[in-house]
Amino acid sequence: MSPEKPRKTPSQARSSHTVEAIFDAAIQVLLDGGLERLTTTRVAERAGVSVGSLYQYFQNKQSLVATVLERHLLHVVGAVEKGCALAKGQTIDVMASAVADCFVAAKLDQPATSRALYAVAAEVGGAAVVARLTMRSQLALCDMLATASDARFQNPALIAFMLSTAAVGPVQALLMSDASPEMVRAVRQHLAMMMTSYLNASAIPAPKT
Amino acid sequence: MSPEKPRKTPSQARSSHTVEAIFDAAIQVLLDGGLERLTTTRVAERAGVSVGSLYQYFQNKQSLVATVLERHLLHVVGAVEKGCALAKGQTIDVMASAVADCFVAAKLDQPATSRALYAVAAEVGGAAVVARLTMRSQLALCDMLATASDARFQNPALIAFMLSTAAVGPVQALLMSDASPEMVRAVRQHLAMMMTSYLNASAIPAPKT
DNA sequence: CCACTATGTGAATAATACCTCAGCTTGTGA
DNA sequence: TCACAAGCTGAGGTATTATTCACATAGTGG
Repeated sequence: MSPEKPRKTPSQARSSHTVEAIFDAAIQVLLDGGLERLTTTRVAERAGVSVGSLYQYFQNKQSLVATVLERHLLHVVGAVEKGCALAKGQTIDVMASAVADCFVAAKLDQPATSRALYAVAAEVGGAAVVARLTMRSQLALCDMLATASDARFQNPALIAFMLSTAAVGPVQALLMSDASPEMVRAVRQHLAMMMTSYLNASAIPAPKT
Repeated sequence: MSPEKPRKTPSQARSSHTVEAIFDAAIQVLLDGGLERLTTTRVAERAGVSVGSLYQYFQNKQSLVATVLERHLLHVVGAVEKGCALAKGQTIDVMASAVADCFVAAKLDQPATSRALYAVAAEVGGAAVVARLTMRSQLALCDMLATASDARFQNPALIAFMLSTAAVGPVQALLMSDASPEMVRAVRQHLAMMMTSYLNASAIPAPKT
């Protein structure tokens, strides 16, 4: 389910601050209790506003949660799209590294948010949001792959699917295990290696050398 | 949190049937409402037993859910361990295919269960179970890698981490999108390809040719 | 057939949730 | 300054929930 239109769009500075506080509070509440312990009252309390205020900007609890999730995923997808755009026309080795780097960077950029929203993405309402934005990532990847200077692909859509889905597992595991910076670096490097070798293995030899 | 010891261990055939029915019902309830709509009453109703019976075998709702999750993950980990054992001493190409195949097979073997438990794995209680069993998979992978006939690895633990975590994304995406059999075959093949090329890329040249 | 245990039942309880609404406070434009 | 709009409040209505317990039924060993 897509996040329904907000009940009311803030027009004064005060209310913008309120919704921002609600977003932050939702993340915090998710972090220490998971989705099961997230209640509208708790979020409002943590945000320092009343429940009524919360319901002025979100139709219901699900809408709030879906909106928070969408916000974060837009951040990640944006990073991927940007990275893809920059790597257009480059070699597949460059592309692989670019994708791995910008994905890891975008996720680890807001580690708390990423961790908190993991459970939300799995819920009924969240799955649709994830599906929609994942598709956008794959389109960007597909576009990029088509411009590779040293290879063509028989089934770019499938390759884009593999790249985007294979990246989430390692990164999620990193987030959950509270990994050391060295571990993060190592995984980032190996993810790039994995994508590079995969692209090379699945490329049709070469149109131009 | 690990699934606490059952409040009472069934000793008669009748009660074994009851707990089995409860497990199945929990999956069904999860499938059409997600974790948020899973209530003990609903599970009991669907299982055709009373709530009291449910609480005779599970300390509480969390314990029930964690147990269901653990059951499924044990199935998957078992398949991975079996596949790893069989591929010991083989080439890394064989190993990569074996891992990809047995993982995909184990997950798609019980697609409904896999889909249903996705949300559970993300919850606070589930994460610990996932972490524990994921570790077991990685140990099995590590063991197997050490016996490769045509390669050595500098950091087998990291490689095992990458293999096991990178596999979950594509498979999860398949499950969620209700994919066609052709898509399943294609992903299975590409996952094998990805792992093969990754292993080759990260292997130390070769001890014996 | 009998005592005893295992198993099953479901109404009752106490806690907690989502969400609304009537009224209050703050900002704004003339 | 004043009237109106925007924003905020939080107690409470209505609905669910997890869990218990006093009692009923089914199996079992003797």
